[in-house]
Amino acid sequence: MSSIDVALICKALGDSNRLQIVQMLSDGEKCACNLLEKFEITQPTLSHHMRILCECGLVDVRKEGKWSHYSLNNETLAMFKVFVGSLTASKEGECSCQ
Amino acid sequence: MSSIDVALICKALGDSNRLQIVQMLSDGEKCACNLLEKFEITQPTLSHHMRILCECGLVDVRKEGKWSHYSLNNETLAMFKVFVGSLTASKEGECSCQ
DNA sequence: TAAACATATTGACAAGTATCTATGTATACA
DNA sequence: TGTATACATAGATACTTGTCAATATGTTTA
Repeated sequence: MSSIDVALICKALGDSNRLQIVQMLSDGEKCACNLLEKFEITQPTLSHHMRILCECGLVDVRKEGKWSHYSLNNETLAMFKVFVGSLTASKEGECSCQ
Repeated sequence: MSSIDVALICKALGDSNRLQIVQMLSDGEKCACNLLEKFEITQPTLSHHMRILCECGLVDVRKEGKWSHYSLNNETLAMFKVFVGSLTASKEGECSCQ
């Protein structure tokens, strides 16, 4: 059980194409060709985005013959949810400026 | 109740300084001078980061005399949590590649 | 084996960004 | 009124990034 780099995950999700890819993968495993047809980007650009999503640990690849099947990594996603869930907008702790 | 731009929020959180700022604000409201002393950045750089955090809706400013007090915006944070919480790593929905 | 297909890598480039110094603005206080 | 303080803005710069065309790699099939 490895740790996660939250900033790296957020950076990966900070591109709207990649965010949409993650939303699509939330629906289930998809192969690159399925993803590609949903976006107006070239195949190398998609490959670049998938690499960034994989490198931050959010996405897994399952290679099967010619195809690469991508899916969300449950462990990373769970840890990311815990992090986001831990943030609170409490108004406590007034700063010491006077 | 305004909507949120998740990619914009993620992009804001994709910088490690800003991510740490948000974690500090999760502890409660802080003024800029309090934040500044925790980082090895100049005051204009902090101002730049706070602007980005405010523009994505994640952070609010409360101006009081000379001081700017920053805090997390509860509404944006809640919606962001809902979004992240909605992501799942289900293995369903095999793609149609054969 | 050769051609077709799916994906990755390389190299280039325009656009964006994190940072700084310098300066501006607004408030508080002597 | 003048000076100090807190923060914002402007401009410059080095670095990063999203994108593409071209090409490479690996797999399947005829």
